Amino acid sequence: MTTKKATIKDVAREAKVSVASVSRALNGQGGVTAETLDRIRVAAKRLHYIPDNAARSLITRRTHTIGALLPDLFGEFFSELIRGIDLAARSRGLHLLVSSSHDGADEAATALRAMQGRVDGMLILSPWVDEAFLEANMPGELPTVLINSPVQGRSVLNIDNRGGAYAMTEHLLRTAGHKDIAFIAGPAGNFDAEQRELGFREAMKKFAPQVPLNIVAGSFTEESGYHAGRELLKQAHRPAAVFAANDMMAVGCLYAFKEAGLQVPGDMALAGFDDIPIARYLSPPLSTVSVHIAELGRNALERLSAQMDGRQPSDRTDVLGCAIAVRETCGGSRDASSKNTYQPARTSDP
Amino acid sequence: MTTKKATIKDVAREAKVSVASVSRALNGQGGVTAETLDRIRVAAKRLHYIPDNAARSLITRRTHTIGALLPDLFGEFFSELIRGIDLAARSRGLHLLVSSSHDGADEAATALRAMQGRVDGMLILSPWVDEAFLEANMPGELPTVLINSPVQGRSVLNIDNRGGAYAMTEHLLRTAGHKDIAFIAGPAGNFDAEQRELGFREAMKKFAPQVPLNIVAGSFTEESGYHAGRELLKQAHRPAAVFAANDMMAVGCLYAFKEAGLQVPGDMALAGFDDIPIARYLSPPLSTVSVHIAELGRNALERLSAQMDGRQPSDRTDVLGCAIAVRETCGGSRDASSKNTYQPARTSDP
DNA sequence: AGCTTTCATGAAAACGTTTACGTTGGCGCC
DNA sequence: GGCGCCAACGTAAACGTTTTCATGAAAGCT
Repeated sequence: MTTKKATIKDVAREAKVSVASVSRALNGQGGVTAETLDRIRVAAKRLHYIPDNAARSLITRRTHTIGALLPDLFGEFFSELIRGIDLAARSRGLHLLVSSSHDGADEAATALRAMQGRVDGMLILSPWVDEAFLEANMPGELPTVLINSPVQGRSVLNIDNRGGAYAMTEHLLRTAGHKDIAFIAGPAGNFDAEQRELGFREAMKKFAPQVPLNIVAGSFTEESGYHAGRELLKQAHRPAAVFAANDMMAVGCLYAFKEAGLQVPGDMALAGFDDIPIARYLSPPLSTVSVHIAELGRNALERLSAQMDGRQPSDRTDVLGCAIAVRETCGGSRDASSKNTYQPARTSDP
Repeated sequence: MTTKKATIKDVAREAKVSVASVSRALNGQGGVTAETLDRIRVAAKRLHYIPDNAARSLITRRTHTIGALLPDLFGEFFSELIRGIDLAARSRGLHLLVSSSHDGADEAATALRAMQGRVDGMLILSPWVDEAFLEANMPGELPTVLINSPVQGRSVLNIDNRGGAYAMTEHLLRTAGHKDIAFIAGPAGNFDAEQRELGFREAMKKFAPQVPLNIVAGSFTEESGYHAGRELLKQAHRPAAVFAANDMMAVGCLYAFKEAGLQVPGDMALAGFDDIPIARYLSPPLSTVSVHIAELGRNALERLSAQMDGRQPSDRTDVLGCAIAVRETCGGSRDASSKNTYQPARTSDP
């Protein structure tokens, strides 16, 4: 076995050609006889030659790697997103450098900085990233795609939170036939939360303008959902349905209702947002708004790739649609329009 | 803004020193006056200097990056694992290059190959990786840690599948007081599945030697669990409890029991393995064996790091303990032992 | 004062590639 | 036979660092 790693020089010597020819041959740029190409290939194989990426990147100014900056995400969302990104990246011969689980702007900034020079492009999904942050922590103009961000004038890919919330609210009102609907909001300042609330408000204004808005605070946690649920139960005039800004709050809310002896959806309907895998296993199964996360990841990477090749401007905003998954908690008739296309969870143990 | 990236030469010129001094100063190796160090720092900041990693790696032979090779994992497992790895990596100043979602030995091999030269070490969790695979696809002796692998003679970190299954079986028999327990096995050839079955068999032999073994086939999917459940219901002598080799099968099994109008755990007790997040939200909440996945990731990275620094041999096998999470489906008395505490790893040197 | 030792600094050689630019030599064409 | 052309190949200069070694100056010791 070779103790030292073989370099291009070794291959050249072995094949009795110059290093330039080896480079040309192995990169398939032509300019070499079929015969010498063969000799070089054989030599390379014999020496177990693997080109040094550092040296190559140094001269080429390309790393063939893209970076992903992600916050501390909930399980399924994270893995699906990475899955989508990774698959798309691999099909383009790109590598994926991930830095996740950031909890705060400082951590995100350090992570972003540390990636400089290691990647050809960045995928950023982070609640702490805004224009100022980008300006401060991204000197060169590295191609970048922001996921789910309110930032303007950059390449951004968003989930249609507003549209999804609107659709679910409409469904609760018109299809399921509930008169008044309460909304459990997400944390203030959170982009998703705001967009979802906006969608709810718009749908209410449109389809139930006479009903006073009933919005209680929440923070996207199961516990806050539980408390919101109890609060709603104390109201003089109980709503007929509750729409939580995310599934975890819906879960907490469901507990509160069960605890109070209410039937769901008989006494009170319920809906969430996200379609986390737990949703379909609750009893009764939770109606929710479903986002195609892997698709989001794939899409984001493709945008980035296009931008890197100059095939796309770096200031476009796109929105990725989501579908409502009608299960049991929202009550009403489970008609054929139920777009519940969720597939059974893939299983895999290590 | 500088349109071109600033190099170390620019900084040297700006600070009126040599490149060598800049390198020394910025890497904190001493050998520079406090005064010149300051001048260099100022110059570097003004020029927005960021050292080129490619150049640095080229001369240093270090990338400060570790690679993670993962199969197409189930949501929570994947994200928790990455989380543990990433956190530990970051605290050590290491980057994380991930390649996931492989579906087959070929894909894994290509991915592994592509990482050569980009990383200082590898973390591998893959059902297709065995000694031969490693031999064929990992030329140089890159520090490597295998997660949950039957491979011997390398650095391996395993989950204590056998011990966990043993403990759960013992709990079902002795604490919950069930007489005969059926087991739903995982797919043949799967390392985890085999170890779990082994644990079950050992515990049965030890604590219920007179009871004939009742093992039905499954494939780790929810559907296979459902079918196994129905099969068990058809048996002339129904078992008092069912232990599924993973949670997804337990979920399917639970459906089958509910469908047949059985009370769980009243008419039939049930337990799973993995403690996926869904488990606690089922009704009734599923008793299961809990693995500390993030811990596994952290541990694996620390091992790798130790190996890279030569602080640890590259042929040790460790086992990471798991705890049983007693919830409601397993019946019996919910005693004080239902806490979910982490048990320190047992180590064993082959 | 004369000696050695320490210490900050600079010059230059690596590291392993790619690639612009020469240098061959064979070939066709007048 | 001289001319130019083209394809195959080699030479050498990049790329941006780190690191070894040499240099000189200051400081410590007798």
